[in-house]
Amino acid sequence: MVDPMYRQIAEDLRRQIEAGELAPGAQLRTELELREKYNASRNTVRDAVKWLITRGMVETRPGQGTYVVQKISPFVTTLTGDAASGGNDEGPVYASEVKAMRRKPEAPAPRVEIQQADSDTAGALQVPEGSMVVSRHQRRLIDQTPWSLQTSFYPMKLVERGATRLMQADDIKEGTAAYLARTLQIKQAGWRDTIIVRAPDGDETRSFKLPDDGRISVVETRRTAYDDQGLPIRLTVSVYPADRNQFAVNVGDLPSQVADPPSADESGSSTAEAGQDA
Amino acid sequence: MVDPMYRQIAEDLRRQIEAGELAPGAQLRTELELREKYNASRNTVRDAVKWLITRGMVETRPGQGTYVVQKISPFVTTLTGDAASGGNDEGPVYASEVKAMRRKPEAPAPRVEIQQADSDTAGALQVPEGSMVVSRHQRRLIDQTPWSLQTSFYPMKLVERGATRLMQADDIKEGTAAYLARTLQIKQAGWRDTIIVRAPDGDETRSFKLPDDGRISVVETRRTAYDDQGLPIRLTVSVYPADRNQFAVNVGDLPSQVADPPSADESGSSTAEAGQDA
DNA sequence: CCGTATTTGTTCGTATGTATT
DNA sequence: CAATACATACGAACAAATACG
Repeated sequence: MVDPMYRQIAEDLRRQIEAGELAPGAQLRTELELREKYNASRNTVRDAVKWLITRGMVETRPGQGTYVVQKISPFVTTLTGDAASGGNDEGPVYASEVKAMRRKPEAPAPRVEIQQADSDTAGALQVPEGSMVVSRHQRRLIDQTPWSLQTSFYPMKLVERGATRLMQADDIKEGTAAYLARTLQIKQAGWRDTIIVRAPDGDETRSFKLPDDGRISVVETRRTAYDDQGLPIRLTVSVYPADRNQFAVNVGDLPSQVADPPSADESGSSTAEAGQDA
Repeated sequence: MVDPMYRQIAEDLRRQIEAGELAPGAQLRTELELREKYNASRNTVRDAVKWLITRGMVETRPGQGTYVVQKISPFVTTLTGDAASGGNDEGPVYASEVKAMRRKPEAPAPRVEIQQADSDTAGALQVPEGSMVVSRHQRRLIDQTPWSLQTSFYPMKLVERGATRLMQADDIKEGTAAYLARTLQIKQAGWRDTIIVRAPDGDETRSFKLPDDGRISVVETRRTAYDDQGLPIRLTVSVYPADRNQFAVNVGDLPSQVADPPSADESGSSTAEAGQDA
């Protein structure tokens, strides 16, 4: 009938946190103190804390204590760019916009590989499954914090036709879309993004330093870009940890002063175009 | 040095699930059997199962057993519509597209309220904080399953200027954007969506019948729509459970045959325009 | 650098409650 | 009603991480 005790304890702590009696960053009472206060066993208190952890409200630090979590200032990625006008390639835009917000972007040199297309990649690029594709994998950091993992796949055919820089393991400063336009006269006409939310895999948990209990999910965007013939040029898969990212989509005519959306927390946020190529 | 035992057990079960040795829907061995197999205590086995639950890989049913989760066939919401051409209003499109996919959409009559704008709403609608706004709240179901919760806010000024139907608690079949265009000659020129992923609140957990341990997050989109003067017409806040929804964004010219994205599971998926007004 | 106290992490055992079949 | 299986709660012990003198 009544809630189990560990839930009652958890709800009481939750109330204190949401009422601000326990500020972000504040330390909760130790398990032994809570045990006395609620007249429960240590394991029951720990179940209550676990419940709060799952909801992302507190975190425990071995040897130190339990603390109310500090919200991370979110970063906003705009998924719609201007496909008609010149720069369809967001790489450079990304870097400058982030810098404008006084946040330091970093993008280590990409890891370039030649591999066989799996069925998803082959389907998106409209090439036979198992045919060769160039993959360019890149980590993006903001203020030394890993912000996204990105892998772009290009059909090998583009390299054969002369876009040899795709295979070099360094940044293409002008952006790959501009490079393809200059080299092969391939014009990127548009793209389609699909967005899903899922649990992080082991790699992502490590890269993003996520708590390894998987409670923070990741957002995966899959962008298939097409040329003016309607043929796919590239597939870019980006993975973002959900706790430090927001996304924006602009459609139609908007007033220019529409800048940042109200952010979920009190601290400031930043905007940038999506760095959707690697 | 080594992983704790509960993690080792969890990883072993995880491997079996990902290798397909334990198919979706299959029952795991009972806690007592696992206890014998891994030579651990029941509590340790339960810790391992808990770890898998947090990751959404298994679910427990009291009195029955532990089962590998069945993936839900995802529903795709397209966030970009055609802002220039006629139907900027997705309500009707939503219904017809869902039906075309042989999935039964339902949208009970909206709950209409007059309330004071909080700071977020006021900021988006560019009205003074505390001024009156009309809120239209709607639940959307697909195949009897709650799929999204939606609340649209309109400045009271629109009602004063003659859009009285906004305050009636019934569906506006033509869609509110078309209604506003017809009645007040207000043309919706575009919108901006911001997308965030967060933990569900109590209401959402109940409505979507989510497991109350909060491991499944929700996607919240906030759509601010503007008229051709650049003035905000409405703010629509939609909340989707992340386990049964995907999103799509189309930019520029795309080949028409670009239909469904490859879905995360083996079952079919469906597409529809966003039902972003209520 | 070392040792000690504090605090959380892991693992066991046991008993009882609740839901399902 | 009984058997089964998971849920909650207690107590205890030792390990590991951290802070501090």
